[in-house]
Amino acid sequence: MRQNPTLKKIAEKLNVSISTVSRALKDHPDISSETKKKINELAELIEYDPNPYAINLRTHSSKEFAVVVPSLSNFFYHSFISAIEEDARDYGYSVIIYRSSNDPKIEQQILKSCRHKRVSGIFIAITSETTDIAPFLKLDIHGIPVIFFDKVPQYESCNKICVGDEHAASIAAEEILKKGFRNVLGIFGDKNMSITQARLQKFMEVMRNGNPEIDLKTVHARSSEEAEQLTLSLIPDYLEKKFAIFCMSDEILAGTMKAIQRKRLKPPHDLGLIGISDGMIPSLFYPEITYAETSGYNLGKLAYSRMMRCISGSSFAQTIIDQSKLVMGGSI
Amino acid sequence: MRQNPTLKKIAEKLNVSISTVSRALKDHPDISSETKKKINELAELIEYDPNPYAINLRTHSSKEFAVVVPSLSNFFYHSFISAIEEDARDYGYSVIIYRSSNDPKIEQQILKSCRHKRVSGIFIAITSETTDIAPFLKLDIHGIPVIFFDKVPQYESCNKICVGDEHAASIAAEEILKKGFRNVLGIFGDKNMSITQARLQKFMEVMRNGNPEIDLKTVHARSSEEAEQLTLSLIPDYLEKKFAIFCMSDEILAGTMKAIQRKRLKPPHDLGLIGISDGMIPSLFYPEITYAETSGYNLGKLAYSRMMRCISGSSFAQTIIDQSKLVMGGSI
DNA sequence: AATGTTACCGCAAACGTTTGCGGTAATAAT
DNA sequence: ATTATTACCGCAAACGTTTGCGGTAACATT
Repeated sequence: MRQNPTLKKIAEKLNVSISTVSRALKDHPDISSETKKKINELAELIEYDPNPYAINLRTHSSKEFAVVVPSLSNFFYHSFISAIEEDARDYGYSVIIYRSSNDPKIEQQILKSCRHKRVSGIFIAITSETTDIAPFLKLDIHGIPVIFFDKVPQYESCNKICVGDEHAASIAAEEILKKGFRNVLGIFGDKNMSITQARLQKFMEVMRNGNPEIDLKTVHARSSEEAEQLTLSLIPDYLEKKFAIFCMSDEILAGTMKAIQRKRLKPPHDLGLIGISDGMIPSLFYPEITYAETSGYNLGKLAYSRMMRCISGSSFAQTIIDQSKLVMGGSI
Repeated sequence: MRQNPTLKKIAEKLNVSISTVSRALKDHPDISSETKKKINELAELIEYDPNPYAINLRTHSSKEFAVVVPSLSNFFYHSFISAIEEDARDYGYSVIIYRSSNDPKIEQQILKSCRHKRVSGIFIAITSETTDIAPFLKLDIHGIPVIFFDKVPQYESCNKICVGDEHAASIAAEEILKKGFRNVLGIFGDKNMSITQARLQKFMEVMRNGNPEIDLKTVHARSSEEAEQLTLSLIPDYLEKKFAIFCMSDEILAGTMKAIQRKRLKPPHDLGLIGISDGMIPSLFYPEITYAETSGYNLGKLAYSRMMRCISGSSFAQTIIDQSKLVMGGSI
């Protein structure tokens, strides 16, 4: 277990001062090109790498971003993180990923750790139980920008990047109308989630406006299993009127699909099916499920550029909405 | 953007020395309980939190583990990470997650970053193209233990924690035999992957020994789509003999299931289906798919205890295999 | 009264950087 | 020949901790 090379070691070997080595390594104009050459060569040779702890202690900049998500087993977050990482790499930042397990306590711990580590910025999808956003604002005071994404707080003046819930719900609804369904079941998530309210409200609005005579029923499920049960009990025995189901999320869709398979029904013939998704789950079935896309990747790109703006100082709180688009499967 | 509280600030306010504050905060016996009380109260009040960079600079210990995986959109890795995090939290370690995107270049960068940050240890599932393991051994020299899991190198003398590929393949094969299938299709992954070889070899061995007259066919697919195509073309038109399909992985299973849905076949009646999986994908279908479980969670627990052993110094390279168990769905 | 113990506490160096400032020698301008 | 300019380079402080060592006062022991 040998020691890591330091500026000091290089300085001693070359009979120059530590400051000279430090400056040479970052191409400071005060140092002659001759000296620079010597120093760089030796540094290369002994594989010198600056100690990030010392740098941070001195400069208070960590050059790393934190991404905090409730869960990792989620294609949406995964593609969000990919997008962030792509951009961060280009700017010389690294990104560390935290997982809150949807537990506000753990979330707080993570936040604390981010503060201690003086991360350069935080991207966070808050837990569904997060109510107190004071700690987040506090981070901003400490000079650490916070970008909320996907799951964002109600609070107005903070940076939020969200999927276009209303838009996604409306294009799904429009597709249902376009295909001429008269009997529609909408399955939504937990009533208390803001995402549910947004999607539900818009979905109903578009439906009602599009066709006042439609037979529309909406229900709420808090889990995949509940969605399965609801679907099972709410699919009419005789599908005389053209019947369609809208699933607000992947979780709901998974449950509903299980029920559909159980009843041995085949979209799009027996019934129409459409959801809102990032695309992973819909692609597992045949025919693939048609869905309004919520792209984690897009969101990531948007979030990153927002972050850069914050870091450069020229920022005011802003909410950005990513519009979604219809991805055609064969389920409706 | 106000400054963070430091030992110095506390010391000044209380007219004691920095060393006294430092010691008081860690309950050093040299400090009177009276002084300790004062200091702790003030520290609490102004929310003092030690600067991890300063600590690391001084002590060279980071109290954090790195977990490096090729991908995050993977239930298996997700549960592995959960297990590590659970244990790490108890021991006062935090864990940071890195994603190599299955790119050896990025993997190298991550390794480098881990070295710079002097992480306390690394858990890594290497990329499928990683050939040079010298950098890993070098980390060990630097005093950073490396535990390989899931995707591990061939090299003998390192710490490896793997799923029991042979065992999983054999219990799946036994289940097929037990249910009396005479016509079996085994779909495996890329021929070059060691995991494929292990599972294939054992699967065939058990099959042949169990029933020499069985009609067994094995194929290889490098993607989900390929698995779908293969399944489509290899399912007999007339399923007179009892027919079963074995899918080596989730990826394969996803493709195969699409083909099965496409052909409107229903397990377990039309054909038997069994896989090796962590359990996420199998639960999406009805009936749920029966599978030999490879538990990321178990692996994580094993890996962590191995890590602790390494850190305490009492370690020699060792390979640990986690045996799998059959999880009953209704597909066979 | 001199010495030994004990209980507290502070000094100062060290970890590896960065950076403002000042210094020296060589060269250019007066 | 003096002064200004330039090109290089080093000193030293600072970032926030930890920790060995030494010091002082109070008390207990001879």
